Amino acid sequence: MRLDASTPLPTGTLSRMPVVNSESRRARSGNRRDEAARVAVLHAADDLLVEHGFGALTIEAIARRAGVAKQTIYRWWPSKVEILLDTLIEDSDKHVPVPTGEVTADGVRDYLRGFARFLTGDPAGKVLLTLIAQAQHDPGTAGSFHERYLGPRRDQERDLLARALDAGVIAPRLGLDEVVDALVGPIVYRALVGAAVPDALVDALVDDLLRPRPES
Amino acid sequence: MRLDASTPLPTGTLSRMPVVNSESRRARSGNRRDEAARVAVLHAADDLLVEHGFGALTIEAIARRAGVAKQTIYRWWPSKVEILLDTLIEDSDKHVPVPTGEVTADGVRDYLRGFARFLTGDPAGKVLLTLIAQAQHDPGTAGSFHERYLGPRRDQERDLLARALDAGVIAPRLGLDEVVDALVGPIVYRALVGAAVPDALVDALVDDLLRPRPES
Amino acid sequence: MRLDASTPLPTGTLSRMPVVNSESRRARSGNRRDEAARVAVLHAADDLLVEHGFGALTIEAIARRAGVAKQTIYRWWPSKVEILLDTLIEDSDKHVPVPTGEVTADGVRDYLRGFARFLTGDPAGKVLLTLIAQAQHDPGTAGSFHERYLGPRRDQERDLLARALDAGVIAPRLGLDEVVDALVGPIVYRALVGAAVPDALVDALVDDLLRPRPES
Amino acid sequence: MRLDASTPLPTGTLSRMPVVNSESRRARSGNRRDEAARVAVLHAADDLLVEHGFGALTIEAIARRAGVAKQTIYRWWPSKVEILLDTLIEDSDKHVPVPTGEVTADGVRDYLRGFARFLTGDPAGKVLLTLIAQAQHDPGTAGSFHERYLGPRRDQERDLLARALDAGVIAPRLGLDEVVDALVGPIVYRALVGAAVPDALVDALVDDLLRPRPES
DNA sequence: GTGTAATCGAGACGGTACGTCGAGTCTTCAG
DNA sequence: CTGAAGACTCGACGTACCGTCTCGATTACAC
Repeated sequence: MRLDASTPLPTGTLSRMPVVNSESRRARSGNRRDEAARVAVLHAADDLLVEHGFGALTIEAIARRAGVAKQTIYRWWPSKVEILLDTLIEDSDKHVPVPTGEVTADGVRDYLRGFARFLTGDPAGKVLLTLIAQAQHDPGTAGSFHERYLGPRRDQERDLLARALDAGVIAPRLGLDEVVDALVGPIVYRALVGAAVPDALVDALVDDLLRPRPES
Repeated sequence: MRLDASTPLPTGTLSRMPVVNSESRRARSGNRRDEAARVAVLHAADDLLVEHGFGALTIEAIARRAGVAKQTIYRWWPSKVEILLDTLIEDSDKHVPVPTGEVTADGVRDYLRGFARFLTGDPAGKVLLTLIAQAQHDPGTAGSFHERYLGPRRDQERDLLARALDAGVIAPRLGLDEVVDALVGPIVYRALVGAAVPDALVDALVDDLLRPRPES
Repeated sequence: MRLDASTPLPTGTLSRMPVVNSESRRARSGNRRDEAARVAVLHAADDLLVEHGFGALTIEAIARRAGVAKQTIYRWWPSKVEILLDTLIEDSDKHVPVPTGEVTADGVRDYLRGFARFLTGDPAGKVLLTLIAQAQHDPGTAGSFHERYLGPRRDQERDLLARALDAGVIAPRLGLDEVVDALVGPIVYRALVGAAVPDALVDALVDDLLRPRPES
Repeated sequence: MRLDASTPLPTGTLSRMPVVNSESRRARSGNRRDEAARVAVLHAADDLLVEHGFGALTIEAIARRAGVAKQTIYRWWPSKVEILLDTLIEDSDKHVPVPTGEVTADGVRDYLRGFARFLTGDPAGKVLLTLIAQAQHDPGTAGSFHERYLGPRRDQERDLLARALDAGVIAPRLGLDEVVDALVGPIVYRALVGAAVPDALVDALVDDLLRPRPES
């Protein structure tokens, strides 16, 4: 859930930085975007959400905690939701990457176990739940959440299952999209209602939905 | 989603009204709770949510729309979430009651189809999604939402499946709780991300998770 | 420059108070205007202007100092200028009332002396200078300043001179309006440029402009 | 009120320009002060003041309108008031110079008539009124306004009257300073309160205050 | 009957956060 | 060394709701 100042700028397109004087970090502000401010905002938002909940996640509180002016936030992010999206994208890619390349039955199962742990144990998982929630309240949030996170990730997950199917390591009786929902849905749902998602549950789902039947 | 003034008062304990003056609505205020005000508040909350989203659902807007003083709302409901809970409980019991008594395989399937339609098509379903969302933001909401809605309903659903199992009309390979999540989870999840939940999807889930295997 | 809580409400028309429980002052707020808040705002504005100048006279600072919410100020005053106008009107009527009734040559002279002292010595005089200044910057200010203060006062001054003329105690060679400007103008002008306005100067003006010529 | 690029630089000390490239205005910027930028700023300030009032006279608006960077303004002027002072000094010397040399009674009267017209009719007169106003709000403004404009001009006016007195063309009964205030004060005062200053009023003041009495 | 008590609409109050604007400082880059 | 560009911190703007309060009117029940 931590972001360091050396990660590239995820917001907007002007992502390249003039390498940022390796030492120093004393050349603050000027004509280019201040990377330190950007990271401070992401951290502050994260921390506030985890420590005090979404209700305490106001632009003013973020600015206060990040030691940054409100205007700096408004300049780069259209809403606090986009701040959370920025952190979520970095964190989920880092903590639960969708496996690429060769895939086994265990690979699928382990990914889902990891995803369940991310959702219920990792502070960054709380960001995902929060965004799902906020998407219910605000169509704008729903839009960019789908476009920037949910769509791409679902594509990767679908692709993972497609490769597993091709490799013959799974044998679902439902279509690919249905299988994605049948696996991810229960995990997310339990996380949303505050229930645990033990490995055994994930394993049972995987077993029931993906395992080739021994018959014939 | 409509509540009429003849429904009993779900909040507080003094629920019965003295028959409400047949001819009028001109004898305002007095010593007893004003049923018309109660209903007006529930309607106003509903309407605002459906028409303008959760962001527009403020106590002041509800009071304005209901033609009621803010204090009247604060007197009877601890938060706007409780208002939504009141409407949700009435509506979901009315629109998608969990079947009781004798249960068949089709009965289970039809209930889930109805629940999916409620979530994605009925305005009252939006209230449920909204409450799931708000429960992520606020522990208080989470508490009463579980206590007053989610817990009881899950118990009923679990009971439904237990009776179906006893009757031998379903043959799940997962435990009862897992089956509830495996069925309800995908439906809720798709509704949350704005996707449709066609009957075919519900049927496929039911078929894959509950149907006795023909093997041997 | 001090206003006590027993003065009537000058803003708006709803001026009558239910006598305000003589003792107590513990019945704060309700559904009538809070007199204590009104007075606190006037005092705070006054004090800030005198102590730190017009630049420090922000709505937020007034609210802070008065221990009042910003909204309370915006509810009752359209701008901070109107707050100053309220204090000015009360103070100038109290500190330099235009004499009424019988008038003598000395009466005119003393009024002008008092007015000069008010402008240059009294903190409330600074309010007047500030309003003249702000009227240059903002047409709205100019409007209400003329309507609520300058017009009425000029009428009174003109009337004073008219009565003096009728009584034969002055003999100006200019018209009444010209005389008002010729007397008041220099006083205000010197106050504006930060110069003193000694009695001798006032006397000289009065003598030169109003005294009957000894010549036959 | 217009300043052309050939006028000398009044601000700072490096006033001479390297003749300003005869053929162009295409060799922008370099290591000498850019005269075009200076003039553009003065014009922009003037125009904004006249067109939209003092409230619209912000550094950012001036920079925007002048097509100049904020820093360029901050580099050369300590405040926006000094920009106005620069334009005022040039304009008032050009539009209402205090007469020098031989002086007649008519010369004094005509000067005051011109001054009155400048204050009430000329856009540049608005700059003077604005500065008088702003001097009430800010001691810094008051300081440089007196030093750079008010003091010198009053000296010239006093000197004018002194020469007229020596020449025997006026016969005031008040001291020189009092006469200056008695003449200028009413004019400025009426301009400040938005009243007209007709020639007849000026003439009456001159007549009453300066004309030798026919007595005996 | 006549208090007494609880209701209701209305709306003022002290607060907090909103999203915007301008101030004045600083840094980069091009001439 | 200049000027244009523009990011930065800071603080005020005027608005919207929050949750609490006090009012005056209304109505039912207990005495």
